[in-house]
Amino acid sequence: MRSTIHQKDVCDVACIHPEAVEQARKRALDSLAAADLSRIFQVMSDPTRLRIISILADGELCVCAIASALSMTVSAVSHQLRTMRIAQLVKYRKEGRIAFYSLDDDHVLKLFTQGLDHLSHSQAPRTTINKRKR
Amino acid sequence: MRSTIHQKDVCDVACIHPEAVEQARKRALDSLAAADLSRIFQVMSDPTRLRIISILADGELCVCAIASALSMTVSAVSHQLRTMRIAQLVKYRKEGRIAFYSLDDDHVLKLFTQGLDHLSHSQAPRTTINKRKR
DNA sequence: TGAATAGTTGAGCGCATATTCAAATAATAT
DNA sequence: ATATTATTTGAATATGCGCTCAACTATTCA
Repeated sequence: MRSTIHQKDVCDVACIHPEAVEQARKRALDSLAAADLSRIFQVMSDPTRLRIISILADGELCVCAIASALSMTVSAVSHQLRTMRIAQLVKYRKEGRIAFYSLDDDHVLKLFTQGLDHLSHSQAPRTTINKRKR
Repeated sequence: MRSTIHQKDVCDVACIHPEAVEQARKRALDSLAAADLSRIFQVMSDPTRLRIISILADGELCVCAIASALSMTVSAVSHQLRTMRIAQLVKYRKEGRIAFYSLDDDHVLKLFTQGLDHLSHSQAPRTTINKRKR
């Protein structure tokens, strides 16, 4: 119906500040990179996963130990470890029927600590985006 | 029914490695801190918000210009800016009916660039957690 | 005053996903 | 072989949330 991508709401004629729009378009992260980057933060955006990271920071642990330390079901933890495994946040080695998980990457720890740093400095409101609580 | 917090699935007697569990419990991020920290990463976990950050990195822009540069509706962008405002990622000043938004915090940019850094080094699979696409 | 413009906001849709529950798998012990 | 133990997995449930649409506010212009 329309030759361009835009809905009626979008001022694609670059409303008030055409030059600024042009500049902004150039330096904007493209959708692909933005999606990739968002995925990194996404994995870090869950309290359980963050707690798992904090626990694994000092070395490997079996699933049961993680679950126990967090007072969560083994199943819930295993699900999370799976996501973290796919995201290459953790790796594991098997010893008999026991799986020992550890952090795969130190980049993750850097992001983690930088996040904590941010937390201690700025005090953002706690009401922003409410995480799921059961 | 039970005196402790656990479901049947949780081995609260600290199954195989009791000492490790004890240690882990001590160094684990508490739920509150984890929730706070997760909120920070949460705000950074959306492609649109990341693109807005990348656009505002060089200076303030009005809502319409942001929307135009991203080829998105003003409404969608405004909703996101609201979230970012509440999370203290951006601030704005009004000039007549025009609202100029800018980054509120350089911590954010640090996290942003660190994330990009992570992206360039490790190559995580793109199939992990799929963000909403319309 | 009335029309146009910049932006905000609330409801609603649809999808993503954290946890639970139950069942399955695999290794070990009896 | 059977039972137990450590972990995984799939379905179901519930909640979170990004975007759209429509309505609204506020400012400027005629």
